[in-house]
Amino acid sequence: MPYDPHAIEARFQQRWRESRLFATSEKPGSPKFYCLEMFMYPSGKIHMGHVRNYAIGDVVARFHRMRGENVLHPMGFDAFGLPAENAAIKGQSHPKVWTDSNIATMKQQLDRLGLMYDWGREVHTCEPDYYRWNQWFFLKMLERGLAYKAKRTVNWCPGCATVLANEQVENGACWRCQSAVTLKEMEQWFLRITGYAQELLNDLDSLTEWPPEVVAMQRNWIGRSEGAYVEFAVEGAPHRIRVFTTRLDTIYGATYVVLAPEHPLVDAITAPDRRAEVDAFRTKMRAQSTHDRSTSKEKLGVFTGARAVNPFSGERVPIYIANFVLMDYGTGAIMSVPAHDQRDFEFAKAYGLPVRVVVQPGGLDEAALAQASTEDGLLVDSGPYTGLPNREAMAKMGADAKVRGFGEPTVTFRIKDWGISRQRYWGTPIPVVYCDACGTVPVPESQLPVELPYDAPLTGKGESPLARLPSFVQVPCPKCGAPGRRETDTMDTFVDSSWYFFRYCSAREESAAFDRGAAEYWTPVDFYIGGIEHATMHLIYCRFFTMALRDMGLIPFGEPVRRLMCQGMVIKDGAKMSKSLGNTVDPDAMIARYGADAVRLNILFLAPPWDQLDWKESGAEGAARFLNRVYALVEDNAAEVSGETAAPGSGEALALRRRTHQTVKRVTGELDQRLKINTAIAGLMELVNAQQAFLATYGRTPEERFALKESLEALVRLLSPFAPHAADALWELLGRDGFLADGPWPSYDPLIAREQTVTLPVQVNGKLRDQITVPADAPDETVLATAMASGVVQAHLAGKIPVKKFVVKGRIVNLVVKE
RNA sequence: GCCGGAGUGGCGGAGCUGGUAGACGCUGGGGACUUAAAAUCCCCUGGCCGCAAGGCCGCGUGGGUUCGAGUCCCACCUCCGGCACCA
Repeated sequence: MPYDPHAIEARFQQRWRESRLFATSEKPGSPKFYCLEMFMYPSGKIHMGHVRNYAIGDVVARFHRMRGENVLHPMGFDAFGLPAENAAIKGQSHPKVWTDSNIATMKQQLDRLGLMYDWGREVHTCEPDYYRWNQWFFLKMLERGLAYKAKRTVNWCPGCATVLANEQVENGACWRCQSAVTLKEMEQWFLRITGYAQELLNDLDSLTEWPPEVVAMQRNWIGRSEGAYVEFAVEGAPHRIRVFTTRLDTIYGATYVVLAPEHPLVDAITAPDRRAEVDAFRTKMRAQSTHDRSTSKEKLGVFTGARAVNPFSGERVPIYIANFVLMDYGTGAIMSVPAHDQRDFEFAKAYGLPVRVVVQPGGLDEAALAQASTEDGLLVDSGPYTGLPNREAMAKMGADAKVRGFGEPTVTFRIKDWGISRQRYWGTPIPVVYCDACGTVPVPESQLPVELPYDAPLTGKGESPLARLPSFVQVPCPKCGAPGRRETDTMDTFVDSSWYFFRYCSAREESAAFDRGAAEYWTPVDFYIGGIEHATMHLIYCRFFTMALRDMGLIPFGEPVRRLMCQGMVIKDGAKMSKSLGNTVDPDAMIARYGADAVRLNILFLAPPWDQLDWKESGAEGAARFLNRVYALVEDNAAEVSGETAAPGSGEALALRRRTHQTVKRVTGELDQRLKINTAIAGLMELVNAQQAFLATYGRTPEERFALKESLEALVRLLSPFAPHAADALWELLGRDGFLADGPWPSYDPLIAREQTVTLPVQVNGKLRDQITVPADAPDETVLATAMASGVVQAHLAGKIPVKKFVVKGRIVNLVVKE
C-alpha cells in the first residue's frame, strides 16, 4: 500500500484525541519542561508564519516528552483587540462572534497539523474567567502604587482611534495600522514599569539563553543614562527650572536654556512681549505628529523673554523653547552647551547664540569651531574647577551641587511608564469607579469581574464606546453608595499577554489567577518561541509583570523565560507574505496536497529556525518524496526484520549500525542544544540513504537483519517529532504498539558510533594532495608514515624532506617543505 | 548617526572550539522501467584547462595572522533588522 498521508493523519489524530494522549498534569518529582509558543491572535486563518512557529515548538515539545520529561505545551488565544472591533464597525458581526468563529477555524487548522497541545488548558483572554484576573492584577498594582492615573501627553493613533503605549509606536507610526501617530494630552492609566527599569536592565545579564539581539534591543529600549539634575533659577521670578544633563562638567559653557514647548513653566515665565510668538510656536508644535517632529532635524525655537541663572557661575542666560527638546525625556528642559553638544551647537548657530569652549582637549579653537567637541580634556573658564580633567570635575561638581542644594547626580531611563488605557470596546474594563465624594475608587475584589457588556455602540470615532452605555457607566460608588461613574476605557491587550503563561498552569482555576503550586511546578517557561517583533513590547511587559507578581508574593522568581528563540520570517519571492502583496500560501491547501507531515518537514528543513525562510513549494514535494521513500522502505522490510535479536555485527552490518548510532547522536545533539532542526532532518535523510545503500548488498544474515531492524526502528523514533503521524504509522507497520510520543527517545552506544578507520586528507604546503585511510586510533608516527608512503605525496615533495609535519588526530596531515 | 545580524554553487542551505568548502534537499541534464506519460530507480550537476591522469581558481572586496582561514584580526562595500534631536 502506498503512503497515504491523509488517511494516516486523520487516523492518528483521532487516536491521539481518543486516548487523551496530550493531556498533562503535574508530576511532583519528575523533571518538567514548559515549552511555549506565543499564543495566537485570532485573526481569521493561520498562515505559514504560524505553521513555522508552532512546528518548531512541537518538535521541541515532542523531543523532550520522548526523553521522559513531563512536558507542558499549551495553546490559547489572545482574543481581545482592535481587528475584532473594526470588523464589527464594518458591520460584519459582533466582536465576540467574530472572535469565537475565528478561534474555531484556527483551532481546527492547528489540529490538522498534528500539534501536541493540551487543549484542556486553552485560554481565551476575552472571557470573563480570564480577564477578571487582569482586573485583579490591576487592583493589586493600584494598591502597591504600580498603577496610577495621570494627565500626560500621549501617543494617539488616529487610525485606531486610541492611545498607544510608547512601545507600540514604530518610527512615528502605529505598530498595527501604520497611521502617523500624533500627540494628545489625556488622562490615562499607567503601570509603573519604570520602577523596575534598573532590574529589567540588570537581569538582562542573566538571560544567557536569549538571542543577544533581543537583549541588546531591550537594553537600548530601557536606555539607562547617568547624569545629574541641576536647577536654574528664573531671573525675577520664583520658578526654578530643573534640567537633566549627562555633561555637568560643561555647565560653565551653558549659554542658554531650552524648555520643551509643552513644559509646564512656559506659560509662567514667558514675557508679555514674547507671548504671541511663543503661543504660535507651541500651537505649531502641537499640531505636528511625533514623526514629523523627529524626522525634520532642523532646529527651531523661540525666545521666551525670560532668563535663567546658572547656579554655578551666576551667569544669566536666555530661556528658549525649541522643537528638539522633548517633554517626555529627562525633565523636559536642558542647559545648552553649544561648544560640546552638536544639537546645541546647531541651534546656537541658527539663533546667533554664543559658543564657549570649556573642555579643552588641546588645540581646540573656539572661534573656528565647525561642530561641537565631545572629547575629554581639561576644564577652562570654569571658575574653581578650571584646570581639572573634565571627568574628574563632573563627579566633583555633582557632589558640590548636592551640598549646595541646587542639584544632584542621578540616573534617568528612556523607558516610560506603560500607558494602558485604550478608548476602545473590545478589551478588559478597567475596574475603577469615579465618585464625586470619594474620588477614584477601586472596584472591590468581590465584585470582579467587571464584565464587558455585550452590546455597545461601536463607532471607531475615538471615544470609549462604553461611555455611551448608561447601564454600564452608572454604578453606585463601592465606598459610599452614592451615584458614581465607571471608568470607560479598557486595557491594552498587552496586559492580557503579560501573564497568560501562568494561567496555563491551572487554566480552570476559579479562585485565583493561577494555582501557586502548579505555577511553581511548571514555571518559569523553559523554552519560548515567537517573533522578534515583540522584543520591546510583549517580551519586556511580561518580564515586568513577572517581577511585579514576585513582589506580590505570588511566585518566587522574577524572570519568566529561560530560553528564548525568535523564529525567522516566512517570505515568498523575496517579500514578506502578506495579503496585500498576494503572495500568501494557504497552509490548508498545502496540507490537502502533501499532508501535514510533509508541510511540517518542509518548513523545518528549508532553513535554521531563526533564519528568514524563503517558501518554496518544490520543497514540500521533496519532503513528501522523502516520507514516501521512508514508508516504502519500512513497509518492504517490516516482515524481514521482525523478531530479530541483538547481534554485534561486522562488515556492512556493523557499518550500518555505526551510521545508525551516529545519527541518533547527531539528531539528539541538534534537538537538545543547537536546535538546528534543518540539519537534524538532513541527518535523517542521510540515514535513509545509507539504509537503501545497505539493502543493495543485503545478504539476510542474522546480523544484517538485526542491523537493519535496529536502524529502521531508530529512524522511525527519530522521525517522530518532525512527522509524528507518519512515524506512528511506521511504528505500527513494524508491528509495534503504542504511540511514539510516549518515548523512549533512542539512545546510542558511543563505542558503536565510533569510526574504526578514518580517511585523512594529506596536504603538502597547505594544498590537498592525497587521502589516506588509517585506523582511527593510529599513532601519529603511523599516520605520518602512511602519508609519506603515498606516491602522490612523494611526487609533490619532489625529493625534499619536510621541515615541518602536522598531524591533527582524525583531521588532517600537512607536510611543509621549503620551496 | 548609533547598536545588532548577515554576505558560501542555478536555488534553500551544510561546514562543531581554524583542519578535505559545497553535507542534505531543490532545480537542471543524461539513463533505466513504460506503447507513452506520471511515479519510481541509477548517474552527473561551482568555474576554467585537459582525451585522461590531473591541475589551477573559487565562501562580498582588499590586507594581515597561521603549516593551514568560510571560520580569527584590521580596513572597506552591500543587504537586513532595531533605535534615532534621549540632553
